[in-house]
Amino acid sequence: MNTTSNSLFSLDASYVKQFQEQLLTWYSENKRTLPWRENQDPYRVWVSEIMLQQTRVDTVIPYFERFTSLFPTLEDLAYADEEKVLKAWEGLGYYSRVRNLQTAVKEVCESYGGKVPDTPKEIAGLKGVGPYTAGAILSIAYGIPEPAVDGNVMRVLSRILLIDEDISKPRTRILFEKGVRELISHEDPSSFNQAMMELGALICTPKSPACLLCPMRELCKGFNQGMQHELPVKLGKTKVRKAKMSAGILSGEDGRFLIHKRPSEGLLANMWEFPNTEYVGENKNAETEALKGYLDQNIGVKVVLEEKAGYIEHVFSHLKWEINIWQGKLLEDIEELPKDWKWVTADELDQYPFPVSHQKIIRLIKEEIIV
DNA sequence: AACCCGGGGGT
DNA sequence: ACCCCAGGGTT
Repeated sequence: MNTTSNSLFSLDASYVKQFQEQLLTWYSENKRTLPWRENQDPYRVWVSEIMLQQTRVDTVIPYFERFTSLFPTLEDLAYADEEKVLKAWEGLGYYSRVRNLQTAVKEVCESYGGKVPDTPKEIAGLKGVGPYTAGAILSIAYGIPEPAVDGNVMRVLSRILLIDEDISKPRTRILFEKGVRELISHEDPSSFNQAMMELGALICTPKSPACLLCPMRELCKGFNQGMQHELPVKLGKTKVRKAKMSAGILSGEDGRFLIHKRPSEGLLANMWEFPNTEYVGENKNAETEALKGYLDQNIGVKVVLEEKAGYIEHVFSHLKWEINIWQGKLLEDIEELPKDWKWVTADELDQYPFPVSHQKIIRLIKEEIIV
């Protein structure tokens, strides 16, 4: 603990200069060609940063191409139909990201004349823009020397500076931001921040870092003390709750299927799904009775579940769905479906945003049932 | 501070 | 099976 030094990590000027030179030289020679690096359009930088939250570069690339082609400018996104926007995000996960993004670009249109703000306070005030994303946009799009500390940066810096604070604690990010403020290049903040992340992605990887290829090796306290494999320190648990679910592929007289739009808050908000409910209990009937009860309660109709159509498992970061899928029919006609319920044909299913778990059910319909 | 929020790929 | 990913919002 450096309580006497006014420099938190005892980083003298020559260390900082070497750090920047080694890092920026390596980056200029090794950076990947990525679609969001084609220019510095703040809107495109913003979209990329939101997509990249908790999501790998290789996954994001095709989504970014398609999304920016559908919504080329900030105004295009601001005035787009939310369902179209969700559809463009389908499969990426964390769907609140794009709902918040659309809220935020509307705010930029209304309050900032359509120009993405360039001050920390204004930009951090936008929905879905936290400390990382604020720093990323300010540095990458506007060249402002703000830290952008993500998981890569914490891993890289924890090794180079030999910091063994628990990176799962929120306050630890603040510590790393102070480190970046001491190290960041004021000549090229954009490249500096991107280089830290690029190094984390390509060299200083979580499991087996390629220290022998690393441009920072001689400056790396972790490597020099043989501690690179012990860092970063990350504590905390992840326990996954299991939920037993029953879902219905329910068809009407005309061969359409019944689907439901999820509530505007919570898990998979505003996404569509096949009617389903969680049940408890082991006996065989619990599975079907729960689904029948759910449908009776929500649309006031009795159904018959004729045949088990399959079983699907879907794992979230915090939850595992074990879904029994039943094929069935309504026992009576229904005058008018409640809001958020619809009859759609098999072809029309493609127009609605479904989470991957329910895309698996669509696959069952198209491959097996063939109505 | 603790919990919620998806999905995929690497090991 | 477990980890982690260019994190943020809510309570």
